[in-house]
Amino acid sequence: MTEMETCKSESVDEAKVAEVAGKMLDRDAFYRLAEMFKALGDGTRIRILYALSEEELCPCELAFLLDMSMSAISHQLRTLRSLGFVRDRREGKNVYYSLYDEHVRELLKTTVEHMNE
Amino acid sequence: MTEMETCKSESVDEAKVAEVAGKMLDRDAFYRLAEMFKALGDGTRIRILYALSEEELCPCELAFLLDMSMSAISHQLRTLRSLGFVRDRREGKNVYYSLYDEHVRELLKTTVEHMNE
DNA sequence: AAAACAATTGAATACTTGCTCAAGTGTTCA
DNA sequence: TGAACACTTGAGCAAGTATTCAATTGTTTT
Repeated sequence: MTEMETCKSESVDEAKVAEVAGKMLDRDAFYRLAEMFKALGDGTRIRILYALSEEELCPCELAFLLDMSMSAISHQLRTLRSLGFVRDRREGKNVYYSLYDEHVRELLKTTVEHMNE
Repeated sequence: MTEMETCKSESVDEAKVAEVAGKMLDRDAFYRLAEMFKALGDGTRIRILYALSEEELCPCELAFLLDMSMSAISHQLRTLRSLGFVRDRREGKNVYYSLYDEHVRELLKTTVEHMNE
């Protein structure tokens, strides 16, 4: 794709675009931001997070609650942990998961409110 | 998948899980919530929204700004419009896009803040 | 009317991803 | 030690998706 052909047309207000360009975040910041939203953009993961915002739970309890296989739950918990959304703590045979901090709880709460306006 | 086999184990605290179950939203609410986040969980879409939160822009300007083909931009704008994130307005040959309301702007702002803590 | 520009659309493709299945690890308890 | 339970992991598959390409629509201008 050459820039002149597809990305630059006559009616581009260059000054305006330049000003917006100056306010954009760097690519890496957008990447991380998208990763964060991507984690919340799945029905299973968001139900897991919502459940964990109420109570600390282990994979087998989440599997029971959401009527899914423990393997599926475990895969998603791995994703959520690697993104820093949840933490885990072993207690005997069980591993208990909880939200890593209050940010996720707030984000969920805020968005639910926006949804119901 | 039978419930007894995979979803219910000995160490499930049924009372605790029942209480959490009572606080869960209905499936449809979670579905819509995930859809909303999914829209933000893509690098291109989030950069479009971020740019539009600064200034009203047409597809060719967005293509120039993000160094992408106008077709790709247009496809994503279609997605964003169908989800109610942006509105469009035709002015001669150009179609100008802007954020539909302040909610997206707030959501973006809030999340960027959370990210930089 | 025709040419030029802006934008949209549909089909095809390459890529991503959520789940299942089967095999594995870690812990407890008889 | 070995059986049982809780959990994790890797491979593989089916479904979804972001982009490209080619064709088309809508608008302006000559």
